[in-house]
Amino acid sequence: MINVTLKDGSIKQIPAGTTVLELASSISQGLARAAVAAKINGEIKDLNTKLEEDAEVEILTLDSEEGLAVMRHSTAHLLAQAVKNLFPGTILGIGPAIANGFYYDFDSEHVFTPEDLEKLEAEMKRLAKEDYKFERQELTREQALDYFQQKGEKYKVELINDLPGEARISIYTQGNFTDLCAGPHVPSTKMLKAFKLQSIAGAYWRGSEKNKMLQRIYGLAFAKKSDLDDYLNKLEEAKKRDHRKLGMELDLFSLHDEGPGFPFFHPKGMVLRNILEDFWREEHLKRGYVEIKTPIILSRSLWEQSGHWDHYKDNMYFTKIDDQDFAVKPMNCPGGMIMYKSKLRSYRDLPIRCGELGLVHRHELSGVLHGLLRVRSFTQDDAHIFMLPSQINEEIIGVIDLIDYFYKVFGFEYHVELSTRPENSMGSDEDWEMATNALKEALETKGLEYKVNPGDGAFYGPKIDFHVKDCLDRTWQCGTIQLDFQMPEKFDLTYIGEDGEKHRPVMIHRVVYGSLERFIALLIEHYAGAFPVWLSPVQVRILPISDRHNEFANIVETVLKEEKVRVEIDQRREKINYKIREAQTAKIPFALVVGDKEMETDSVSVRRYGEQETAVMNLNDFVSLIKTEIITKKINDKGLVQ
RNA sequence: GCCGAUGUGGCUCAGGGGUAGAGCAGCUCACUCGUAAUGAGCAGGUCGUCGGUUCGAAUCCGACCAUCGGCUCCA
Repeated sequence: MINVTLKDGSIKQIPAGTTVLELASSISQGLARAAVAAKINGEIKDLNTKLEEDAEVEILTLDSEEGLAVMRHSTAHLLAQAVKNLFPGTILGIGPAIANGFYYDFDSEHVFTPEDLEKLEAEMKRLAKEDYKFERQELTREQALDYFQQKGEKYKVELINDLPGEARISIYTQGNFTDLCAGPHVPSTKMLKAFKLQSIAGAYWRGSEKNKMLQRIYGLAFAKKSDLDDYLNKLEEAKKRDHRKLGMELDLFSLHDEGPGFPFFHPKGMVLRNILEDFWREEHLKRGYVEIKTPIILSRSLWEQSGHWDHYKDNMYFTKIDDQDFAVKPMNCPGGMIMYKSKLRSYRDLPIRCGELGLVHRHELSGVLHGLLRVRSFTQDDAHIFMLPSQINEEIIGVIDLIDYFYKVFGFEYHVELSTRPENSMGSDEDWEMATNALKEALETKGLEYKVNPGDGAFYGPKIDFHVKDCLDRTWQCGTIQLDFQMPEKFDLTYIGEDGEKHRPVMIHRVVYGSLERFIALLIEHYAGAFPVWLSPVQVRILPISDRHNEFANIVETVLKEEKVRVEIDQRREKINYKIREAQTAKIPFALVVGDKEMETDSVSVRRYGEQETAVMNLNDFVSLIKTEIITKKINDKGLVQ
């Protein structure tokens, strides 16, 4: 007999050799039916795994993310089986579980079409009903190589060759289909019920553009049909808050063929932008920052000195002035270096926190452009902090706190990543290690959880990245803190120390919004276009009921304008219902209806965006209400759900 | 840049080898109206661009451009 510790802490005695499924049955039949896999001492295994010694066992069902992942992975195998049946000769890539579903990469002469997806889905449903068992088999390396070589599965052969020597090689078979796979899998295809093939995309084998591009089929898979439907609905809802759609509807910005990746900001978009800039200046001033502006075009020699010419050329735009080479800046730092060097600096001056709302241009590949989230010209809310080595920790923490403060004001949730030294970077390993450790230390001081992104740093230093989600849960890097020992060296930056000698300062590059464009896109999606009052391009729309109320409406407008409220009047000769509807679809936070009743009492009838009920209040009361919301930057949580 | 899809009036979309259609928006007129669409009329497109096939192309073919979904890359 062996002792099995269950999830709830209880210990069960069972005979050695009992399978996990039998264990589940002994607990309850319901659990046995719902079980998809099990976590044995932290490792996820098949249900028919035999328990030979004492262990901690957790039976996984589709109620857990881990159970879902197993099921999704099994669904990927089901797709591969369907593809093999319908398109014989297809060579298999890989097919993992991902958030909400799975994908599988295929190499096929046949180009998959959306119609094929329907056929494949039907075939998958047919196969699922066949109740094929997922059977695991372990092979030696030679057997595995033989098997897949014979079948012409060259990618699988490559994978096997790359497996470490001691790895156990396993294959899984369901019906007529066998795949190389570490597992685990659900017991049978009949557990695969709620899935849908979603899209076809190209994807490089092993994620390298040097390799062949395979055809990737994406699918969704959930525990039950209603979960799948819920998710599909969520996708539909998400489309409604897409910043590209809302940006046009709300007249914030536009994109045109004449300038791919170069957004046009409309008057209302500019209001939003300017508020973000005002807020930024205010908060930075409080924290001891100064602001500069450096040129957009600078000479080739500067970019050679900074290393951009060697490390960033592919992303830069060039021009000639009087036969000399110049480049349009892709980053603000070299300009900041020149500013620093424009006079002698003392240790007493440090840290210098030097901000710049700098417009940068980067040549991004055409296929990556995406609304305001990925553009070719954008404004970074940059700053370069020049400091003594002893100030590093404190300054990094200062920036972390600043970013956290900003994101909280907007109600953004974020996650943090630490990106380390990339290939093709400058500087010594010691410098990189020092810089990376400094960033880590600051993160740990703050107790922030972070994910490490190996090789994802800038060419001059490691960085802490702050990521925010868009409407489809794709994350976008916004804030970043980069520690740089290289630029000060390259530009021979110095300060005069206490000892009267020259010393090398250390530098931080950092942004809070990241880019105004990206941040605005994320704000639009976050609020679904219904901005909190302080950000709203139009805060109030006055709706006179008929012509005879226009005069009073004008008075209300004047009063609000005096208080710097952004207000407009809808004086068209339309019915009040119509005007209200339009104010709502324009997502204006306050619609003020004024008619006879209001005129007599110097009041306004206040209707908030997204609410049905109205409140008649004295004009002065409304002024103080809206002003409070503006000053406190109140977030209207109604805007977050639609 | 790579793979696939898409491109018809300001927007959403129908149509499809014989020189273009709807709804919304816009404009005009009437209605002066109490919390999500008043009615009538008018106007608006060389069907992404350039080539080719054809008696004839918006429709078929090709190239290019842009957009969308991915991949790679990034704020």
